Amino acid sequence: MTPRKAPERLTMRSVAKRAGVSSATVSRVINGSAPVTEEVAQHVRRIIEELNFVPSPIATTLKYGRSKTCGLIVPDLANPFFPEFLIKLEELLVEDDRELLLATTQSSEPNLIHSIHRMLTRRVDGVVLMASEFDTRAIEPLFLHKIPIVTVDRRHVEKGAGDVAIDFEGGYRQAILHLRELGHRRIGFIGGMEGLLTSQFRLEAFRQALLAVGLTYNPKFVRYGDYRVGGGDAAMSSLLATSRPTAVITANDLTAIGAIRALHTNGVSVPSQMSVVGFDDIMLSDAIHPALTTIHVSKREMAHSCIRALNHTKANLNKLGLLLSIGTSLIIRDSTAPPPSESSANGRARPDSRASVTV
Amino acid sequence: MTPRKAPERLTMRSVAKRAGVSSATVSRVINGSAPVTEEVAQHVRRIIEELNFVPSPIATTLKYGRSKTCGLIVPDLANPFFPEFLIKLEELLVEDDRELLLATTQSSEPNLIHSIHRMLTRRVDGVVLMASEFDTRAIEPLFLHKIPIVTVDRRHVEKGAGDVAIDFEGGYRQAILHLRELGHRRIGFIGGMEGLLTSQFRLEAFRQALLAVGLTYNPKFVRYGDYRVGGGDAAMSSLLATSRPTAVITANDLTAIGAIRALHTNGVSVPSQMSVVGFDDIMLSDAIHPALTTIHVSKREMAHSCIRALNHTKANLNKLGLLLSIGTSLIIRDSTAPPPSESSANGRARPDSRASVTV
DNA sequence: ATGAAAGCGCTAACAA
DNA sequence: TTGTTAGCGCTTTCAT
Repeated sequence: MTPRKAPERLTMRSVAKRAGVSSATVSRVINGSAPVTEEVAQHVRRIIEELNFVPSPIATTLKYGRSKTCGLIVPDLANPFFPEFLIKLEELLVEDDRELLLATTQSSEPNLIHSIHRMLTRRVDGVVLMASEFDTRAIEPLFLHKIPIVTVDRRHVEKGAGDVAIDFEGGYRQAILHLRELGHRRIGFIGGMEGLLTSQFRLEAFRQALLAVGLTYNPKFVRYGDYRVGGGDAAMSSLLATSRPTAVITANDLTAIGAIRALHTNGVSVPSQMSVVGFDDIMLSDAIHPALTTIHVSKREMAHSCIRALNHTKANLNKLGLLLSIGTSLIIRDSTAPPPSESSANGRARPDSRASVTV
Repeated sequence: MTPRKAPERLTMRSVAKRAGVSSATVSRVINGSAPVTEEVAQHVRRIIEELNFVPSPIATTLKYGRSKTCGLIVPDLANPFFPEFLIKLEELLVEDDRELLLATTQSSEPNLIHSIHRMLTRRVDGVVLMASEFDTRAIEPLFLHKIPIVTVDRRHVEKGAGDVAIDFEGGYRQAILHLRELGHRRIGFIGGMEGLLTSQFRLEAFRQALLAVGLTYNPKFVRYGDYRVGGGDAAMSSLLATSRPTAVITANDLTAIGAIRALHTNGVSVPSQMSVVGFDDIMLSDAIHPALTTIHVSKREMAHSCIRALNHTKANLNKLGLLLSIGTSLIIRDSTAPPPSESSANGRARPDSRASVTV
């Protein structure tokens, strides 16, 4: 290495010198934090322009100890739901002149721990935690360092941590109502990863919704998936091999897409022989064939609620976090239809219902 | 606001004090930047543990002027290709103890300008620029501030900026070869957004590939899309309404998915009546029905090349950037098959049979 | 092997 | 209205 002098850096002081004022004045011009004679301000602005000066928030961050950055920890960016949410969160953040620090865990605990550490290191002033499942000890450091947290679908708040919970039951109820209307009685469910708490929530919500609507819950029609295409495919294959419902509701759209793939593979046509309902309403669900009937979750609203919960926590670090609920709405497309007429039985199916698809 | 004293901050100095050493020693223990008596080191480590101290790279960033952060500017996170690429880039970056700063432009110039500004502001030490199209003036500030740049598919390098270019022509040639082998002669193309340079590249690559394989290029079989589902759908509808090829190659998978949707809508079955080939090989292309034959692009390799080009530029700021090419490979799935036998069809099919859509 | 101290760029007291 | 200055947390000479 040639021991050259470090390159001249462009700072407020250089601007100040050039403009014949003090750096404080430059700062005031830039931030409007105190009155400056318009003439001087003009001049300073011209110099800034001329020099292409861009102030560094890093020094400010150092001064104030927090970074105007919000962390987001997601399990899996390959599920379009997360990018779609990320877009919205980023939009809101950038609007507010803050940044997003993204970390992906691939649902692995060591990755989560590492992600948390990155958040600490970068001094984020809040973390949105979507890692589906984790040992509470993993996020302990966040509490220790008093970083506001908002989890998603943990359904549990504490001091320093809020939660944003999607209304699964409401969503599933709408779906079930829709299916019942179409004539379905045997409604199956393909859930998330077995063993995950969040999968339990969804399954339980499904069960409650079923009961609420007056249908019976039959565990034979239930399978676990993995929130991805493969899991939906496998689960549906398993379902086809044994007890066959006439409609299946899934834990998310990817699962539904996988289920539909399995149906295609097995020559079962959708929706005429089997109806499928997704969850999330990712953009692609309108692009595939048949277009997916699914339960819509507003990513924008979620992002908004996350930020709200975070702000609340920041302002009330010693109070319980906010528990916010996100509503859902059923989007009826082409993957649901009346069940195949039980020709051999006392069929309840009505031929009229093709048209009833519209909201 | 109660005018309380700012909360005590946990710094190297606090650790040092607690350990009865100087902050320099703590720094040396943490970074191994200079020898420290093992005994002292042990002790300091214990204190760090005890206090849950996490060093702040912010101060270091301030000291050295660069942030160990790499910017990524993408046009549209809703296209799964970008998240899939992002995952890989982030992986590589984090491995190297660097961070990713993400910005989305939604293909709008003002957003690009703002994104660039964010990059400057955050003192990133490199930018991966995937914004499909832009006025060169928009990225001028990056050059002024000597930030290494790597563009994707700009096919142009300069001092301070490398480029990573996907081998469209190679990819299209493989696809065309495959289709020709199946018996196709009339091969259409649905490109990107009209007017974009990158769309021109793709179209030209397609034309060259066609010629190289000995087929004739017929502009009647060519349409523009928008790199999204909607554009593919519209373009295919337009194609169906006029001159109909027996196979269509697209600018990306989303376009292909849209095209297939249009085919479904119009009762043209895929692949028996029309073959469709995508580009990118996003994960979902294997999940839809029919599974998409597509041209695979390795996102990992792209990410790798981007970082390589960036490093090269950083080390040779006054030389021309690297121009790296990314290979492609054809993934044959179920959306391509021999063309319908010419005997019965000398022109267009009848858009009657609604039922023919299913498997 | 260790400590003292300067300085990275910025902002907010405080002084003038 | 403007300037001076201290200090945010860290690393790195330079002393010791």
